[in-house]
Amino acid sequence: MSKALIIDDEQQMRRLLRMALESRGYEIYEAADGPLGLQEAAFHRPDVILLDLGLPSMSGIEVLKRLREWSDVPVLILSVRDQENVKVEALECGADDYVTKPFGTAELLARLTVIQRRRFTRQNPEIIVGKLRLDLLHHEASLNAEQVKLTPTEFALIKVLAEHAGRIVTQNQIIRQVWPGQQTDQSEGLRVHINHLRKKIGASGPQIINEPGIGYRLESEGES
Amino acid sequence: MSKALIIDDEQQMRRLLRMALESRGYEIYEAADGPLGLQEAAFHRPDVILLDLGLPSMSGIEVLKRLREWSDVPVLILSVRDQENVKVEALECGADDYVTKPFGTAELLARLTVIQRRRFTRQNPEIIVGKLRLDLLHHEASLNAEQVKLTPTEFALIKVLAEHAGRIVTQNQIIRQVWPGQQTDQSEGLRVHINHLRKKIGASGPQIINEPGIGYRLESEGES
DNA sequence: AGCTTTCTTCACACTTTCTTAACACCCTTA
DNA sequence: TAAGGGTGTTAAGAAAGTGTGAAGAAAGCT
Repeated sequence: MSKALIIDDEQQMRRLLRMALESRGYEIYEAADGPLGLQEAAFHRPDVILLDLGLPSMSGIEVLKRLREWSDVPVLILSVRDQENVKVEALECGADDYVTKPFGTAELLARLTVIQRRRFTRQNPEIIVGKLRLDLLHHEASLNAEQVKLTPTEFALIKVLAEHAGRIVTQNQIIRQVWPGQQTDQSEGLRVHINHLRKKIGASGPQIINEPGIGYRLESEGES
Repeated sequence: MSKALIIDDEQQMRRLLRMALESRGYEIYEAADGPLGLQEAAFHRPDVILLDLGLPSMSGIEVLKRLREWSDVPVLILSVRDQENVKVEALECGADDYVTKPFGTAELLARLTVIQRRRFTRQNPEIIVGKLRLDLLHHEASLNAEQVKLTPTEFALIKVLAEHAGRIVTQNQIIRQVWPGQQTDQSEGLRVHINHLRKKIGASGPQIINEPGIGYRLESEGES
């Protein structure tokens, strides 16, 4: 049985969520604010967290950041706002998905299933982008079935790019994932590691393309 | 059935509006001055408000400011010609659009539809305007499913316009959002970036329409 | 400790983007 | 017709961002 933690200050919303989730067999924990939510998360180790962005005392984003310092539990954001910026920020901070209030129960449950499965399939230990293959289990990379030796940082970096192959990943997203918990400006070093990766991958593998002022994109199979 | 509140001191104008809107199935409420208008708005909770700027006793701007302290209801401004400054002020105080007296019924109804159109809840942080699609998470723009390369400033600019698609955004609003924390006059550069965007979006996407003296409007789907 | 590997920092050349300026082109008004 | 405000367009210098090599610092290994 999956355990779900609901962090929302509105009791009405918590009750609604509880009923919807219990009918699916979830075991429910509740918290009415951010600090309590973190405490509950640490204690009960839920399999999924539903987090409201509009919390008192501590913003939902802040809760998410703190949580991500020690946990990879799937997080579904509950947002009332139509403000895209907040949603983007939440996703960049490691949220898995979000629903906008008001939402339908069916949709909510569907999204929960998706993000939990995504976490599960992430245990699938490899990512393949064209001729490049990343073995996440052994931290090994290979190009045309030939092994390429990558340092830990380089591997973390190419992993972020490969997970979003074909799409732009912003510098902030990269830095947050490769250097978690750092607040010093790491964009200097990022350039260097990109440089190293390009040399090691060379022309035969997927190219790392820079999008000036935004971030980088790993060319996926079939692009020119 | 949508409820509309008309705030105008001329009885003739109220009657004209009432007839035009009732033929579209609106339920109409009327108020002859500002204080009455606010009272009616609070009581009936209309879905849209038509507000005349030239009111006795309390200026339309004042009514709008008071209203915005507690309500996000869409407001369409009714103004006479040559009140450019007042129009700009109204838009920056939270009005959604305006029509200039005398106006055609068709135009009035079209604008009402636009400002009332509720942005359906999106589950991806993206904005879609006709054939143009903005992916806010990845900072990617696409036109007819084909990617368009935009610079950071261009992306920020089209984002502001797209968030208010079909409505007018004043130059000040644009500049404040695209160049936050700037106090130098950026309106020179704005024209240049608008120009670049028009070239990149071309004729196949939504047009960026200039409203002289006011600002810009991104043509939304269905407009000519 | 000594050695190797890896990471970070710095400097500088290079590319892309932004800003500024100049001028042409409306449209409106006198 | 001319004048003026606001806008569209283009080009060039300024600013910001990026690629690259190397050297010192930090971390890991024997």
